Amino acid sequence: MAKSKYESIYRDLKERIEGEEYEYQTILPSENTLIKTYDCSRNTVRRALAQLAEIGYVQAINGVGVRVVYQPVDKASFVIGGIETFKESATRNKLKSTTEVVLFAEIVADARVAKRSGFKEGTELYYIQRLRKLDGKPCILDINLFDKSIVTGLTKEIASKSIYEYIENELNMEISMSKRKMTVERVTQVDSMYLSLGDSNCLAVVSSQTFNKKGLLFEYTQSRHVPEYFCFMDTAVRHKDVDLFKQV
Amino acid sequence: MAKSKYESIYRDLKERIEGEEYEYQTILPSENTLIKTYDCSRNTVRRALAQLAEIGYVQAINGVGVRVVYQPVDKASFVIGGIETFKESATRNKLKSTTEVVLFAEIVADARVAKRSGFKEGTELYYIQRLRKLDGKPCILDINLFDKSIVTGLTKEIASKSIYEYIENELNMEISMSKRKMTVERVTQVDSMYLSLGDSNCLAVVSSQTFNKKGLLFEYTQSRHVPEYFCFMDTAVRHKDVDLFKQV
DNA sequence: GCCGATTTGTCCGTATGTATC
DNA sequence: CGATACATACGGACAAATCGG
Repeated sequence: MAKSKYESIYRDLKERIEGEEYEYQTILPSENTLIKTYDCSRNTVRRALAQLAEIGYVQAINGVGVRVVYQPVDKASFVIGGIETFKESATRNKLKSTTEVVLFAEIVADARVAKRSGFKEGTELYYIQRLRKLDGKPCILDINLFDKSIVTGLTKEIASKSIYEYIENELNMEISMSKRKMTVERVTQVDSMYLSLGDSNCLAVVSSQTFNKKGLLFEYTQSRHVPEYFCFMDTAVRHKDVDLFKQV
Repeated sequence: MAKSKYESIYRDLKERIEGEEYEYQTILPSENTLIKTYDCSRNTVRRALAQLAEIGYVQAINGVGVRVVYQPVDKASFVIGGIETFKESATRNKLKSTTEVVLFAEIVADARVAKRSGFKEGTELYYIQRLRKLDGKPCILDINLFDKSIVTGLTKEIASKSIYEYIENELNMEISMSKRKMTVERVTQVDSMYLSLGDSNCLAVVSSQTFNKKGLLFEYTQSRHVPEYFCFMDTAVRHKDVDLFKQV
C-alpha cells in the first residue's frame, strides 16, 4: 500500500496516535529511537514527523522531543482534516446520501466566467449543477466547471454517480492540488429553489480550483452548503505564513 | 532577518513569483540550476520548493520541473493565505480599525468550558470579549480564553491594544500552531447587540485553539464574523489527507 | 520502440548548530 | 559542563518519470 518508507512510518505513527497508544501531550520516542525502530535514516523519520506536524498531530520542541497534540474527537469536539466531503459526513452521521443532476450543459468560457473560474477565455467547459441530499434532505448545491479537453467524455450518467471516480479510474488522471476560498453569502433564488434552508438566509460557499498532477487547472467548483451541515477544519503552522498569527 | 538558508531561498523565490518574474504556468529553473544560483545543496533548494508548494505557489512535476501555479489576485479573484486577520483586511481595504473590550473577567474552567475549549477542568482563565470595528462598523465579535498560568498579567488595557504583541514581545513566548474550525451559525442575542448585521441571520464562526512552542494550549478563541467581511483561503495538497479529494 | 539526457523523488550518512535539562 | 534531542546543511546514490532524437 505505502509506496515509500517515510509514508509507511507516517501512517504507522498516525494510527498509533489516533489509537492513543501515544497520548495527547506526551512525548514520542526520540528520533534516534525511531531510527532504530523503523530501521531507516534520520531524514526519513524526520519527514514522517514533519507530515504529522502538518496535519496538527504532533509538534517538535527543540531540545525536548516531539509532543503529541492530537486530540480524539469526543474529548474536545475538534476533528482534524480538511473539508468534510459529502460522502464523509454522510458515513460519519450514518445517513444515506444521494446525488441529483439538475443541470448538465456545455459552455464556452466568456470573460466573466474566465475571471471567476481561472479558465482562459474561450475554453470549452462542462457546466454541471448537482444537488446533494442526506437522508432525502437537500444540503449542498454544487456548481461544477470542467475543462472539456482534460476531463473528456463526461456524461450526465457519470455526474450522477462520481465524477472523481471517473477521473481517477477511467481517465487515469491524478489530482494533486486544490485552492479553496470560503465565504458566507446570502441565499439566491436558485438556492432556495433546491435547498431546504429553513429560515436561514445565508449559506456557506466554498469555491475551489483543482489542478492535476501536470499543474493544469481542470476544475472550478462552487459548493453552496446549508449552514447546519457545514464544518471546516484546519491546522495552521507558524512557518506557513507568519501573518496568520498576527491577530491584533 | 532570515534565520536559515532555505528560508531565505524560499522568500526570494516567493517574491519573484509574486512579482511575476516567474509567471503562472511556467516552469522554474531546475533544481540543479537553483543549486548553483543559491550556492547550496539540493536538499536546501528542495526544502524551499516544498514550502512554496505548501502555500500553493508551485507544483513539482516528476520528470518535467516545478511549475508556478500562483495567480495574482486581480486576475482570478483568488488570494493565497490563511484567514485574513482583522488588521490585514483593514489595511488592504484602507479602513481604520479599532478594538473595544466589552468584557474582561477571570473564570475557572468548568466541565462545559473544558469540553468546548480543550483546557483542563479547573484551569484558571482570562475571559475576554472584544468588538472589532472597521471604519466604525462592528464586524467581528471575539471571545477569548487565555490560560492565566501561561499568559500572565493580562489587563483590560493590554486587551484593547494587541494581546499577541504582548505575548510575543513582553512575555517572550513563541506561538507555533493553531487548530481552527469554521462553521456558519445563527446569530444570538449577544451578536445582534454588538454587531451590525443588516438583515442577515447567520454569521461565520471561527473557533481556534493555539499552542505555544512548548506544545501547550494557551488560548481558545471564538471569532464571530459578519458575513460580508469574512473570507478564508486555503490550499490543500494531495498527501495531506487523501480523503479530501474523494468528493463523490 | 528504444536509448539517453534531464528532472524530480526517495533515501542514506555525516557534520555542525542550538536548545533543554 | 556534559548528555540528549531537534534543526539545518551538505553530498552522494539510485529510482521513476518525461521528452527528444
